[in-house]
Amino acid sequence: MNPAVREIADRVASEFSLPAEKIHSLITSPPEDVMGDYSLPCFILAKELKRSPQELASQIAKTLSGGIIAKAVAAGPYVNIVIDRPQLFSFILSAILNEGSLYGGAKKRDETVVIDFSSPNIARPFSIAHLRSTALGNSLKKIYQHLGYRVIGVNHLGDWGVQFGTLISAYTRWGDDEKIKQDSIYELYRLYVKFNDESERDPSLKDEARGWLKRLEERDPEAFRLWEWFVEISLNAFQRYYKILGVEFEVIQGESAYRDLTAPLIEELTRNKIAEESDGALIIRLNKPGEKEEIPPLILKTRDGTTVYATRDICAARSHWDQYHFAKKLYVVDAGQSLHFKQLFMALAKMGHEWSERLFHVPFGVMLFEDERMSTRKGRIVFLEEVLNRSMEMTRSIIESIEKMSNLSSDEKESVIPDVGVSAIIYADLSRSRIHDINFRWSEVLNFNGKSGPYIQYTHARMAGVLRKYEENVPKSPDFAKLGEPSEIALAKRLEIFPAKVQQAADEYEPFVIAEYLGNLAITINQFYDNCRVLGEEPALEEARIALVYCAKLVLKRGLELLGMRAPERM
RNA sequence: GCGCCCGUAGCUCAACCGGAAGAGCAACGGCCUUCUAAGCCGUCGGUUGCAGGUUCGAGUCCUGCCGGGCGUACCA
Repeated sequence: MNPAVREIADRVASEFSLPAEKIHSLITSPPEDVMGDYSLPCFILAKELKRSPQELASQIAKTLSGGIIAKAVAAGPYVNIVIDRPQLFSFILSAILNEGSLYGGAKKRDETVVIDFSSPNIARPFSIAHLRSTALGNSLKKIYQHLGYRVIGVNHLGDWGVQFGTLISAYTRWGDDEKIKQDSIYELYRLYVKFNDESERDPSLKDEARGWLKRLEERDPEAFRLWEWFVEISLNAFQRYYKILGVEFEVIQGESAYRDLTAPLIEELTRNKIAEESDGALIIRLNKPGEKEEIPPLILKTRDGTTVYATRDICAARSHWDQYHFAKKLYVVDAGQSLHFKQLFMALAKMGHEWSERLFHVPFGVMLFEDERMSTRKGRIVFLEEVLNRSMEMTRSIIESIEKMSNLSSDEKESVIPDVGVSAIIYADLSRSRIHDINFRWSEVLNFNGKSGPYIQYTHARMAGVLRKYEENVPKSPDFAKLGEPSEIALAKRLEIFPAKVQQAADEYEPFVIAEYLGNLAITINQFYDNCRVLGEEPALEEARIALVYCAKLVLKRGLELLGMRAPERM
C-alpha cells in the first residue's frame, strides 16, 4: 500500500470524521504531471457534508500540508497534492530494489488456473489468426504465474470431428504420399482446400466425408491409420511454431483424447434424462419451460450418430475439474464461439456441476488481412511462418544498416534477430484490446518505430547498456534526495503503477493492459534518458540515477516476459 | 427477425467500472565529437455515429435510431 495515499486518506478522514477507505478509493491522479502526484475530487464529499466542492477543496488543501505531503493546492473542486520528493522516490524505488523480479507479483498460492489456448485445428498450417489465441493464452499464463497461481496450459487440439472425414476423403481422392512427405502440413492444407472447393460443385462429397468420420469413430483401421499419420505431421509442424514463439504447454491433449468418454457420457445423460432426442439428434435443452429467450439446444450426437465438439468439450471440462479442482478455467477462443461456450456452461450447470461458474470464455475479435476476412477453407490466409520470416528479415536489415551500434558479435546478432523479430509480431497482436477485430497490415506490423515491440526492447537494451558500463554494484539505498527532475519523477510514478496493471490484466484477462503500460513506460524512460545523463555525474547523483535505471530495466524486462516477449541485453 | 460485440483525431487505438478527452502512425520542422538516433523535441489534428434520458457532472449508465461485424440445432 502506498504510504502517501494512505496518509492523505487518513488525514482527510479524521478531519471530517469519514471512513478512510472511502477517501482512499476516491484518490486518483491529475491529468497532467505538473499539477501534482495525486488528486482528490471533492464532489462526493461535498454532497455528504452539504457544502460546495470548491470551498471544501480549498479547506482540505489548507489542512493537508506537512510531513510526507509537500504541497496541496485546490484547483476548483479538486485538491492536487504533491508528495515530498525524497520520500516519493524512496518508497517507490525501495520496493522495487527489495522485491526484485517479484515486483508486481505475489507469493505462491495453492490455487490452480487452467488455461485452454492456441488449440489449432490439425492439418492446417498456423495462420496469423491462430497467433491471437496463442499469444493471449501464453501471456495470461505468465501473468497468473507471476501472481502465484499454479497454471496449467492446455492445448486442446482440434484433432477430431468432421474435418477429419473431409481430410481423409480428400486424401483418398487426390493424396500423394511423396508430396506429403516433402511439404507435409502445407500439402495437407492444399488437399483440404481442394476438397472444400470441389464439394461446392458436388455436394455428395460432404456425405462421403461424414461417412469417413463415422468410420473413424467406429475405429475403422484404415481411417484410424490415416488419422494418426495426419496428427503426427501436424504436431511436428506445431512444435516448430511453438518453439519459435517460446510457448510451452503443460498438457497437449486434443479432442480425440476424450473420444472414449463420449459414449459413457451420452449413456449417463440419456439415463438421467438431461438429454433428449429431437429430430433424430440427441440434445440438451437449455431453455427453461415458459422462458422467452431462445437459446438453441446443445447437440450431443448428430442424426448420423457422430459426436460433435460440444460433446467432447463437456468431457474435457469434467476431466479437468477432476484432475485440478481449478479456481478458474479460461477458454481463450474467438468471439464467434460465444454462443457455444454459453451453451456449454449452461449444460454443465444443468448437469449439476456447480463448478461451471468457474469457467470463463475469454473472447477475442477476428483477424482480417488487409481489410478482408481470412478464410482457411478458401485458402485466403497469411501463414504465421511467413509473417515471422518477414519480421526477422526486417530486423536483420535494420541491424545491418546501423553500423555504428552493431557492436554485436555475429553470434549475438543471430540470436537477437529472432528475439526482436518474433517479439515484434507478438506485441503487434497484444497491443490492442482483445475484443476488437484486428486488421493485419504489413505496413503496420513491420513498422518498428514508435510504440512497437522493438521500441520497448530497444529501451531495455539502452538501460542494460548503462548498467553494463557502470561496472559497480547497484546501490541498495542511494540518496534519493538527489532526484527531482520532471522526467525522473514521471518515471518513478510510472514504475509505481506496474503492480496495479498486472492485477488489472489478470482480472480482465487482458494482456493488452500490460502491453500498453510497457509502451508508455518505454516512452517515459526514453524521455528520462534524453534529459538526464547518468554516467559521469557527481557520485551521489550517479548512484541515485543508476538505481532508477536498474528499476526501470527490471520492470521492463518483467513486463516483456509477462507478454511472452524476449528482453535482449543488446540490439 | 432475434441475440451478442463494436463505433473516439486522416489511420490504428487508449481513457484506471460516472470525474480535468490522450498516445502511436502518417505529414511537416528541428536535434547525433557525450550512457545505443529502432531515439528525443516541436507543429498539425475532436460537436467521442445520431437523438433523447438519469446525474452537480456522461466517451463511460438507460432508451430509441443509424452504420459495421459475428452468431442463430446436427461444422469447429
